[in-house]
Amino acid sequence: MKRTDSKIKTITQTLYSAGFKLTPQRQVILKVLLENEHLSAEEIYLKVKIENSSVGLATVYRTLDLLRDLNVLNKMTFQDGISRYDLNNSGHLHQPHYLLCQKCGKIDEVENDLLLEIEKTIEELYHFKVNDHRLTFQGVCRSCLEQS
Amino acid sequence: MKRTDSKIKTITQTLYSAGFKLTPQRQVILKVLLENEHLSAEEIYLKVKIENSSVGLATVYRTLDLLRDLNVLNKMTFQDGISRYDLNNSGHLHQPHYLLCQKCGKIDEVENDLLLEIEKTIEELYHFKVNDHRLTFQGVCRSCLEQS
DNA sequence: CTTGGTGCAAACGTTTTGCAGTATC
DNA sequence: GATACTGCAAAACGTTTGCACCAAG
Repeated sequence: MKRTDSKIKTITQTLYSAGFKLTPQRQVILKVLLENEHLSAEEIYLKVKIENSSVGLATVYRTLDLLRDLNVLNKMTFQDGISRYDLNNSGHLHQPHYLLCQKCGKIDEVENDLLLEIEKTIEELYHFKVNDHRLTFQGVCRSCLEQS
Repeated sequence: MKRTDSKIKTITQTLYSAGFKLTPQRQVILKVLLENEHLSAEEIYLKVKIENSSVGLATVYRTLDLLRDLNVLNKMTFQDGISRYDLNNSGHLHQPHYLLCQKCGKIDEVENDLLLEIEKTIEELYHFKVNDHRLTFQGVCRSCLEQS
């Protein structure tokens, strides 16, 4: 069994156990999400249309919302105001960090858990209970550096 | 001379040296920005209207854009997709980090430069030239913790 | 009188919602 | 046949833009 299949199965179970169905539309959307990272809703919609041209944009949004409610999906909004989506826990042990290239716009992910230390400091110093964090670096990526 | 006055003066000089004017509208917007942190455009607009009811929302946006071009203002977009604005370098030695309370929505700032270490790691490991970073913690703030 | 600046309203791009119709158990 | 679920179109939201008018050197 392929890794993708087992993920689909897990998500299907999550859906059904919450009283929802795995419709053909949701299947295609999940497929696109499994094959890609940090796509925007529009980008997901376009890729979905290639496989099933009758799917509406509203369905994409509703499915993304649903998956987010089920904690299957992560929604992120970067500085451009456009939200991007990723399936949760795609093999990450820790919350990934992001590298946004200011030249080409590419978004890379990085794993690094040095933040745990900082989190502890924050909790002690400010009495703020940390549930989650997000760290983004802006700069210039490797390939853009090499081109200049 | 009040601190606020000297800041206004600096910004005015920046404006004029770039060929722009300090109009009454821009003055009021700057006043609001000086007295508040991380407001949205709409919030700035409402506060501006209290002092000068004829200012338009478009002017607020245009002024914010202008100030950003002049590197006087910082624009940030959090997960809700709404941009928030802050005057730069309001006494911060280092880039501040944010504490977003998931209960009351309050945004607090925190200073901490432990990230420099992580930045160095990123640059070495991924050959990514870091220009800037943003770190946000989501959780529950002190007053919300005490209320429960 | 030329230039930058303004208010207003219309347009924009992303996201949400209302609704009538469809699919599934 | 009740209950999700869907596509479509319209609306909503924050933001930007076009335009005619205004203000200041």
